Amino acid sequence: MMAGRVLTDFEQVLLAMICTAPCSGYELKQRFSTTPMGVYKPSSGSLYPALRRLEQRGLVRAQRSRARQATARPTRVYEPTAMGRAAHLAWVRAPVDPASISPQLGMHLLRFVMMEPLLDRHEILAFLRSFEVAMAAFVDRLERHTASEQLLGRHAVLALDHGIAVHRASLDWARRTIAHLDALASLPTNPERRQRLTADSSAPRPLD
Amino acid sequence: MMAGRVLTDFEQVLLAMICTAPCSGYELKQRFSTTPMGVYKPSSGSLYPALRRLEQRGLVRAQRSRARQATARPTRVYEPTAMGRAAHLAWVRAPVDPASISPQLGMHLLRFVMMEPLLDRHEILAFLRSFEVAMAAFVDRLERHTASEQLLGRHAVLALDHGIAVHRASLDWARRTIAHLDALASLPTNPERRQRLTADSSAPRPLD
DNA sequence: ATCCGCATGTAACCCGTTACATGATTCT
DNA sequence: AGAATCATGTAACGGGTTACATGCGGAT
Repeated sequence: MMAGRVLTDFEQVLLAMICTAPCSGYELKQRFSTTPMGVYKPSSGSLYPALRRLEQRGLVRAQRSRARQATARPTRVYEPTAMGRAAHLAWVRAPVDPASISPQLGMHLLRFVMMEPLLDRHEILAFLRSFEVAMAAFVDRLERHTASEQLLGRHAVLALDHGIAVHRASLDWARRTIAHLDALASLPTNPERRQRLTADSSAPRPLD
Repeated sequence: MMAGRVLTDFEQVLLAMICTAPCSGYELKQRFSTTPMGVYKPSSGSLYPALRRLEQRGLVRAQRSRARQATARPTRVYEPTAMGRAAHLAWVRAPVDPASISPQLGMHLLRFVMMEPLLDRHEILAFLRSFEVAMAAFVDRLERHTASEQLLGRHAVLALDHGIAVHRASLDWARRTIAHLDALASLPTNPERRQRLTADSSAPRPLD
């Protein structure tokens, strides 16, 4: 088992969210809609089939339970299996593939968020360094491209400048963040002030 | 006519490239592969059907001609129809929809490149200003989100910082570019040093 | 003769979107 | 009864990916 094709980005994200906290399809939808970047709202037609695929692969398990609101039909609350957790951990642990740094930037950031409770300081720093290396190489390639005497129109050069500026900002972020996490670790262990996440069902908005 | 569904991003890009210079499917592939961002290489299975769709809609017209290398089967060289040029112009002219600024950033940059030979200074500046406004609003939303007391983990905050840094860089670029184009225009008309693009099929120039 | 490189095309498969359907319960 | 909200699901359709097929000429 687990021999099938690689998981989709979307499936991997769903698995990640389920690993963070067991939840139903409807809850997942709500979380997507309240996300800061909040641009992506999966449709029912993609969400529920994707959950079923994860279930069929044995990565998650569904338990029928009463709906939260006690006013709806029973929900299917998904939780990860051992295999699911393993797949999630492997996903989170993978270093940044240089070829994917730009097109998969969002996924890498999401992995960074998801790895917080799973990996230790050294692994997190290793991830950030692989991110830094890949991004530095990418920026370098872009800069080399402007330097090389290509026949580019004025706007093409400006667009290239945009790419350089944006990816440079990302690279700077990586370096700052590495330094930041290093600094945190070298501090005398001050009392853990990490805010706890409480079950928040205060203002769910209607979906679909 | 032209009453069908909206064109795909991919179809729109193909149309744009054909409007810039008539070419065959194979040439399009090569241009994609030599693009600086060069991350996206369309497969035959997506490219040729897309070209046929454009043809069926009457946006492009194909002419059979001998292959460049004189060693291959005849190529279908596509050129835009009047309707195709109109659709392309409308695509290029559209202001930036604020809702699309982040997810469609690449498309907006591509439009910026493509509009160079088609629009005058005022229209280009208007586009850049709509870009600036949309991006400023987006950055503002992200910053407001960090400010608002959300229950976010440390990594989530850092990832949000990444988004802010990257989109700020994009915003700065827009402002710099507006100033730059303004400066160019206010200069006493110095001899046009714009490099002429000669019909050169040996070294197809990359886009974006 | 065949194999390689140019150039277009096709078929199976998978996934996302859109739009609709269905259950279950409370409110008016 | 009907509307509204929560919650899951399904069907039609379109497009992308992968992998393979086809045509055509020149080189080994």
